Amino acid sequence: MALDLERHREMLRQCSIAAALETVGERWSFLILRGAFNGLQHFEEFQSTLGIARNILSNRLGRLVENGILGREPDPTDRRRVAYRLTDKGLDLLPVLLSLRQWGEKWISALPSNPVLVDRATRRQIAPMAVRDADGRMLTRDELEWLDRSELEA
Amino acid sequence: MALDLERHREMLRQCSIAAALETVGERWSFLILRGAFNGLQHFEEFQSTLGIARNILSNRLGRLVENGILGREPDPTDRRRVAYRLTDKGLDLLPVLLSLRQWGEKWISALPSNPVLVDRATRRQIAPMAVRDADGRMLTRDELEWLDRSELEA
DNA sequence: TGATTAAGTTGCAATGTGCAACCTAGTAGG
DNA sequence: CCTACTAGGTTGCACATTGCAACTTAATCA
Repeated sequence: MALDLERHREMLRQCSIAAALETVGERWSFLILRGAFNGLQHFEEFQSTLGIARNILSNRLGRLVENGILGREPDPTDRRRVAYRLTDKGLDLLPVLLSLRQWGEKWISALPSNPVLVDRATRRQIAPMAVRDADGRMLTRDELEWLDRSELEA
Repeated sequence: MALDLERHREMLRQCSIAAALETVGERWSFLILRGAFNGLQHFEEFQSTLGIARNILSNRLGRLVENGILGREPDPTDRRRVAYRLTDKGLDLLPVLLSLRQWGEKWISALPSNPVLVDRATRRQIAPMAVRDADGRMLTRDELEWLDRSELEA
């Protein structure tokens, strides 16, 4: 039992993917974030647009706040209301969200989703998320290789 | 009940994030994929390196195969063995995996993870996953805007 | 032929999820 | 100022998912 927990924690320390999933990998968490990115802020908004059960929503919002991904700010003009807003840490999940969305669009739904993210200046859609080299050139899969960190160039 | 299911399906059709999560959002699925990207192929390899319960692993591998993310190929030289290998659809999840990993590295574990993905030619690490415009220029958050698809430029 | 290995399956206990009803503080209307 | 309503929860209970350990089955090895 203690062993099992220990093992789990050990993994979390080693693998940032496991660590990330620990905080945003639960069912509904990502969809809540998608909602937040699209402007949802209030409990009832999330509840009605996602159709999620109230107790689960309450639990997930609490965890996202605990983990510093959402901020929880009571509205000073109506003290019943609470605004949940993405923190910098939360906003930084945008590449994950976009990658996942583009993958889903390409391989599953085939229907382009809405709304769409554009460059404010040019009004043109952003590029697909892709692996690039340090100079920003797109890399194909056969140009990539896994390397042990110790063998990295200086 | 039928209503609820219908509503769910409706959402899946509309939102590619929900659709994507339906196939890769279950507990362990992403960690299995991480393993696959790092070269794991066999049941016992996944089981021992991830420490996942055998029945769950069996279930997840099955679902990933069903969804066309992993292929299941019996080894012709040892008919006990089965190789699970990423399909093109699976390999295309690399941006999602890398984004998530980089986010975890930046905001949670703070420890750089291993191994590292490099450009095979230059041996240099790939760039952080970022939102870019159509020409590959990185965009900051305040340069971005959500737009209804109907208002897109031609 | 007997031991070992790869890839599962099964039974059961613990945990997580979903629904509906309820609760509480604050606001709005008369 | 008293009643109704609203925002954001909590609670109780049924059902589904997860996790562990033991077992199975087919193939290979000694």
